[in-house]
Amino acid sequence: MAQRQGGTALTRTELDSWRVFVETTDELRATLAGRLQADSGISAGDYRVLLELSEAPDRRMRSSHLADAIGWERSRLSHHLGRMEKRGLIRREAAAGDNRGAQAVLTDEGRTALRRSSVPHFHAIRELFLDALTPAQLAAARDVAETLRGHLDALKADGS
Amino acid sequence: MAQRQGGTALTRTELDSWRVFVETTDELRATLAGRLQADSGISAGDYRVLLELSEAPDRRMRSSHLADAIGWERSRLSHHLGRMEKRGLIRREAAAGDNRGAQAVLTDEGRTALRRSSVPHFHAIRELFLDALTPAQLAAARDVAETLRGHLDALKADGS
DNA sequence: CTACGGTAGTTGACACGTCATTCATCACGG
DNA sequence: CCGTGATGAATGACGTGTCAACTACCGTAG
Repeated sequence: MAQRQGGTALTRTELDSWRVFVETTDELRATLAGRLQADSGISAGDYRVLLELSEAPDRRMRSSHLADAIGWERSRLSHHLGRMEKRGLIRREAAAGDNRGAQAVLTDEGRTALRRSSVPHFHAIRELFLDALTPAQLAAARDVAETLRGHLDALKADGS
Repeated sequence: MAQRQGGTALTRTELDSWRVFVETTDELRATLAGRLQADSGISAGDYRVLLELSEAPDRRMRSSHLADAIGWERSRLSHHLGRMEKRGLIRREAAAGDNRGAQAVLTDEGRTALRRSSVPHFHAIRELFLDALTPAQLAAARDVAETLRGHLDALKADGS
């Protein structure tokens, strides 16, 4: 258990802001994932992988490259690809030139699943997220997210 | 697979805003959970349950009431309480007056774990979230979250 | 060629979440 | 009192995520 030193205590407002932010974004994520699953029978992770592969040249990608692209650990991706392969959404092929490598290849079935899921998924994004916010709020949400991403990336770069 | 009807297609800006928002908030959530686990050996779920119980009268709560309070399905809570009980963080007792009921009771060990985790957890919230944002951004984030929560709650109320 | 550190990927163990099912108990009409 | 439907909670199956270990291969120094 690593130890970290604390600074100033959190104010009530800070704590409340944090709580509503994290709980609501989490609920939004879970709701969207549930919709995707119910509408199209694929998980949020499946969707992420299918989308990335569908945009890759020749609809295939080196496993570690794919992991980087979607920000997953290799192990997580490996487990997920295993499950997706079992369902026929992707298949694995050896990488040319490097016998360690594996490629994930989008199958026709995978393409179909992605295409089938897109419209309901976009609709859910609109209904659950976009429709809720004014244009100003949407811009603010984006600004907050981009700021947070920069902050997290900077911390991660420092920490390693 | 339920069918939903789509409306207007998403613009590039809408899609980008959505993506950075959901991916960043998800990463924030995962990072915070990892910190909590590394710093204090408890998960985000553990923390949520411990916190709620610690604030309850007599540090005990009816299982279904606890589930409502933290917005979890009863099944999820049941599984989680099982794991927490195995580790001695809580124990279960029969509810007085309703023999179907179960109460979750915070153990001394659970109180200790919660107290031990609070300072590093608050510190992580400050470091990963509060420090990243200007006061205006923090207010905007809260406003967005509260708006989204209201929207999600309204949809959920409609849908049932 | 061999040794060796680094890289790519997989695997196993375990915690977590969801869904469907099951079980005991409660409330209430008869 | 009995039957019946609703409620509180637990459970099993399965997909998901993380961590640590492991295998296989690469490149290079000697």
